Amino acid sequence: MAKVGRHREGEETREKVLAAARRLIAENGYSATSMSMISKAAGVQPASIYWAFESKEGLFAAVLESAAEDFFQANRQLGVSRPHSLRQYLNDLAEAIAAQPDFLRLLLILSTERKKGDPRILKAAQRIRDQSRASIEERLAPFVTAPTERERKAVLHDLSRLAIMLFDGTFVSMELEPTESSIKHLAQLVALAVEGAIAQLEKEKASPQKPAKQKKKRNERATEDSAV
Amino acid sequence: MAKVGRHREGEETREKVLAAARRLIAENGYSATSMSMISKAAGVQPASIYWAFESKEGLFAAVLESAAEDFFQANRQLGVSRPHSLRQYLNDLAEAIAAQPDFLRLLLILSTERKKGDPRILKAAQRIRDQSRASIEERLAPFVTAPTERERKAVLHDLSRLAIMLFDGTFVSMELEPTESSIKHLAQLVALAVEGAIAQLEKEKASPQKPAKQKKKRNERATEDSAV
Amino acid sequence: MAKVGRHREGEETREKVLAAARRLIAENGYSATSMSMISKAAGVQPASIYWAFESKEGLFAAVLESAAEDFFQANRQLGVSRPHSLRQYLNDLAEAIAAQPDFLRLLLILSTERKKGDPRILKAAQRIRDQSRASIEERLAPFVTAPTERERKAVLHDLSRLAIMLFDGTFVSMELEPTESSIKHLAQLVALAVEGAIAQLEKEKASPQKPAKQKKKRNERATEDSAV
Amino acid sequence: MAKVGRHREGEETREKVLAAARRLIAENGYSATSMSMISKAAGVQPASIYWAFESKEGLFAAVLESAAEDFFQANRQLGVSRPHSLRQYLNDLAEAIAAQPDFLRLLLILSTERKKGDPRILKAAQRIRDQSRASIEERLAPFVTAPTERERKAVLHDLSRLAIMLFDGTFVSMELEPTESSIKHLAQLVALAVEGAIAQLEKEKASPQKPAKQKKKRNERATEDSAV
DNA sequence: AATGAATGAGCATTCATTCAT
DNA sequence: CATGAATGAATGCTCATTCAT
Repeated sequence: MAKVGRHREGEETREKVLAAARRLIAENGYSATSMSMISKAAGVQPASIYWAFESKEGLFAAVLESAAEDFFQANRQLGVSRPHSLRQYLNDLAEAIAAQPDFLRLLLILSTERKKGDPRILKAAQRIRDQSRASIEERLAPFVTAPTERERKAVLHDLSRLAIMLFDGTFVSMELEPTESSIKHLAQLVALAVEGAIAQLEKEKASPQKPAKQKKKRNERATEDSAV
Repeated sequence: MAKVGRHREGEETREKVLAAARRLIAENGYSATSMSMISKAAGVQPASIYWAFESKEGLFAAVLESAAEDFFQANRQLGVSRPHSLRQYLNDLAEAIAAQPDFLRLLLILSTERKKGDPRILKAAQRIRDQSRASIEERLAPFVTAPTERERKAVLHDLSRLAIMLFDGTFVSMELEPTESSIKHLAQLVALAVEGAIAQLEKEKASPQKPAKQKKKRNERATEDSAV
Repeated sequence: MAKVGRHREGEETREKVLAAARRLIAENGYSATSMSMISKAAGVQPASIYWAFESKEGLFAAVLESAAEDFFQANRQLGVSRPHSLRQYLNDLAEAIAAQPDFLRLLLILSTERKKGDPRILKAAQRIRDQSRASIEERLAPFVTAPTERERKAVLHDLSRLAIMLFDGTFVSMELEPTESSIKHLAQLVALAVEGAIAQLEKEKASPQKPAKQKKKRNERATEDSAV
Repeated sequence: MAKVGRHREGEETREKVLAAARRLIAENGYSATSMSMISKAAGVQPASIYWAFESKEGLFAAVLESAAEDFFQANRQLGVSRPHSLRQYLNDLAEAIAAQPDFLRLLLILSTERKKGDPRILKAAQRIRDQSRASIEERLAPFVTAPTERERKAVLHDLSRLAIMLFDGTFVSMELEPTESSIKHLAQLVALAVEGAIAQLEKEKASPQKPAKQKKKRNERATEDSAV
């Protein structure tokens, strides 16, 4: 079913453009990357880009999608072959991010530059982030225990959120201080924090303080149950 | 010594432009904010902006500086009046960030859009970040103990870095999922992680595992001493 | 093989722009001629000019080239049909310059305004000037005799240079004192000078004075051999 | 009567600005030299320049005048101390031009860029040129003989014009091919041509050909009498 | 006389996009 | 599907000049 002729050409164009656009946008941001830059870098004429992607925004959406796909691809392979510890998993994840930073960078770009853009893109980005969290949650599950299922879920939710925050923070650190930060070191810090948080939760559950506060605001979810 | 006449006018212009530029750039990013947008929003003519700031990049630098100043102002007042716990401090800091998000947002914009820009701005941004870390380190100091001064410093260095990463991550979370995240909740997670990390470090120091690894790579700083 | 449709349009645009630019630049100089003036005069939008010529400097280069082409075209037809005297030739050349003054004017503009511009343009201008001199040399050849070929070449080189200088001077005169100067008259002066110079050279060769000086500086070319 | 205080300052400003403007305009042309460039180079603020010179055009006029003054100063000293031959005089003049090229350059700039400018400037420039020619005529006088005074005048007029043309041409040559041209060599060519022209005129007067043509157009001055 | 600040028009150039072939 | 050309609005910035102090 391999495409031939014109169809095949169209596919090639798409891929060349996607690759060039991803690289350029990840490097310079969305607004600072012009269609003509992409056109030149990809060796494809502007009009053809429009034929393939409709608009600059459409191209950006496609770039985001393709970067997410690659990221998940890399993510899915983590620990598939060998079973491993929590620390090992977090370490691998950090390295996966460092090896494939475009996706996170593009998300950051989306949030800083395209807040008001096509809501479909923003929706898609959120969906992707949710997916990430779900996958992390799944991996974290074996390491968490709680009396009730509801509590366990709340704890897991918080922990996955914490992990995401840590990875985001790691990434920002590396962006802003690229010389000073080694992924390995930062990954160790992440592991330390997550393990510490788990231990802390266990401890607090053993001897719950301030039970009064637990009843307060019901709409501030999760951590009310777990963190304090 | 209050300025009058033309001098006074100049100061006013600077302030109007700085305010408008900060708001617009924080909202739309650097490239997507045109000088004419700023000019209109500030009610100041383009040429006057150039008189006051030399270039768009110069204006951005000034905006960054002014946002940093405001941020540090807010930061300095934290816990001045009342002594407080680590948890309290981290909580306050989180709220300070949430109340004055422009500074972090601008740093993020700097890293995504202006990587190749005027190196002086990048240097300035780093200086500001270093300053932030130093201030956090200072606050964290009372809660950390270690046998030698050298170790103590390494631990503090790592912890401050961890805290920064967590705040960066918090901020990114709020940017990307503004509806789902409450600062209070995220601040609790941060506190949990930092406290957990401290506890973890104490525990590991009490019964050090894997002493073999400790001797390994000497050039991967700090955490070799403390985190593992 | 005539172009049609869009291709044909492109060619038309180029020509309209070239004509307008040549006229305006020759009249007002390079810097004083704005792209928008050219755009309006040519009835072509600014962006289209950039499509066709890349930059203002590129447009200037094209203008220069086209003016040179026209000049050489006119030059080539001189004396093709009828054989003629030296005086006749110089006269015709002067009239060709007067009839097609843009080329010299543009060269002058190049030298006064664009000294630091794109070196390729300067190179091209020199090439054109060399070509002019070569062509004049060729025409002058029949009127010059000398004992050795080397001497003959030196004399011809000097004479062509002299002629060029005279024509440049003629042109400047006409630019600065347009009312006072008739081409015919100035052309007569040019012919007088060139013929006089030739006669002078013959005479000096017949009875060379100051032979001592002839041996002196070897690196001051040509005239050492011929003029003195 | 030396000026003091504010007056003295004003004079200094004028001079600094004149020097900077002359250098910059001679180098880049009129339009390409902005008031702010001049202001920076002179270390004088724009507003002060306007106080001293009224407008950019006014400044240009002043620059032209001052350059002319310097040129005539240099010119006046030629051959004052020692009497000398025609060849010597022409040589000295060429060197004076080469040593003080700003004036000619500015005239050229005037003619290419400011054709439509303030007519007073153009008038002034012509006056200066006439003055130059008169001075050259004066120097050439001893070398020219003619039966009637009227003829002598006509011949002198033509010769001075020829000399000016040659010097203009020399100058253009040096501007366009600065590497290839030595002043000395070009000056030799000029002398050769002028001497040749004189000789030619003598010869023709001795045996006048084509007396028919002499009666023709009365309004094409001078050379009708002398050159043919 | 000089200064800091402003002004408004204009600059060369690029933008995202569209069109006819 | 791709191409060369066009489009019109916008870009960052500079211009000559003026103003109040």
